[in-house]
Amino acid sequence: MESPRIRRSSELRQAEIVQAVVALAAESSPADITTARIAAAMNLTQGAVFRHFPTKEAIWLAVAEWIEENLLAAIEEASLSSSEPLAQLRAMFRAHIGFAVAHPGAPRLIFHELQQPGDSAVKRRIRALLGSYRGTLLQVLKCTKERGVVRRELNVEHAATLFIGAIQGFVMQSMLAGSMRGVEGAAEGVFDVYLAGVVGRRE
Amino acid sequence: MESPRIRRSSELRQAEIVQAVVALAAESSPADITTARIAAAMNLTQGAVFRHFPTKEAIWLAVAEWIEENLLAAIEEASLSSSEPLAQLRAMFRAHIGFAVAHPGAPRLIFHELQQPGDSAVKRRIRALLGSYRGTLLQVLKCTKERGVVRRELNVEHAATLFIGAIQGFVMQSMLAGSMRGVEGAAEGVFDVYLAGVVGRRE
DNA sequence: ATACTAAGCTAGTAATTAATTACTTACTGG
DNA sequence: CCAGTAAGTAATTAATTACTAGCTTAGTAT
Repeated sequence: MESPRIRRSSELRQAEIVQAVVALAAESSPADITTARIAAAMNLTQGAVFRHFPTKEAIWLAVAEWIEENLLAAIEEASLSSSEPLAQLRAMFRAHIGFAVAHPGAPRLIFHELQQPGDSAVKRRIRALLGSYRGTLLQVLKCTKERGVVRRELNVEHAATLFIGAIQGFVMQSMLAGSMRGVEGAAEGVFDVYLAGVVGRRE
Repeated sequence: MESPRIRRSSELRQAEIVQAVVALAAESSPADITTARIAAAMNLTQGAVFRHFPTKEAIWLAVAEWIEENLLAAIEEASLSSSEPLAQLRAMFRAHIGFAVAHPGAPRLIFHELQQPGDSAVKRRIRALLGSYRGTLLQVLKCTKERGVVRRELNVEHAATLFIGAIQGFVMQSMLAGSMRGVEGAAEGVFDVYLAGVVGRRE
């Protein structure tokens, strides 16, 4: 009945720890993810966690990097899926919602870190991630204006804020409902309302 | 130099505690608002806090009730400010942003509670508050459809989600910027983008 | 005045948490 | 084969936390 006490390389364990944190965040507040809970989720003792990360802060940083890499990659890929900017926007929206559904802990971790006061390394990383995200978004939005597929007077900054807010709204809904179930379906409908505001004319 | 050690009624202290929590949440994560910090903010000892609330949970509940009363009252008032539903919508948006600017801790507290797993009394209260909010919103949105001031095919549920998301987006922005400064200005612009999506035609 | 009550203080408690220590054990290269 | 290293354990530590007990004191009604 005893687990055979597997030994793994630090590199592997680091990745496992990051995954464990993301998984734990899906079901509980990041604030009460303790090193003991992380260890338990990996079938390890609490002390062993510190063989692979010097501090808990270092764990959060690694998690932030993981989110950055994976979310931005998904968004980037989506933005390249078409040459038509409105299709790009929809693909990015879908990709982001998809990521949040696959990893419900991710948006919580981001929010939790931003809430922290001061200027930790983790917070700076999150800020960079969101800045990069917004940059991509603005690029696509500007492209829609240049091509004249949206109304001329559209403020792309505000349009970007509303885009991100729309996704934030889903995260909120899912926390209300207790799960991400059904969210993906509604996403298309909400995006349609958003798009109507951006395009600004009836077809 | 010593403070004259004021004595106040429990009723007053309860209100003070709630205000202290809301104020503290404006600058730090609700997760690390301790009873000691609350007491310090009131010029009281930590133990004295428990003369006025039996548990910390009771404090959170009182805070939730305070938010419920004040936010809903502001929204309600805004929704009655006009007979024109689109003007009502804008007033509600303004009122909500105004509330968030005046009490930046409030949205954090709501989010923090929703993140908690399980079904505490506080969480149920927050859910009720958001349900009521959404109810008012849907009522106004339906009214716009009946009067034909928005496009016929608009899905009011999705429009409500996007409305709430737009505000969520601002909370996010303000946490990124570190303050609510400048948010109120951008709010009008974002609402315009939103409104274009709801109305669905150029005037 | 005196006695009662409500609010405050000091000084604890038990539980929890990140981090450390001393020791053990599984791999791995020469 | 065996010596060194990397990964694991178990137990402990210092700090923090919600909460409590026992005593003090301000305000008030009789």
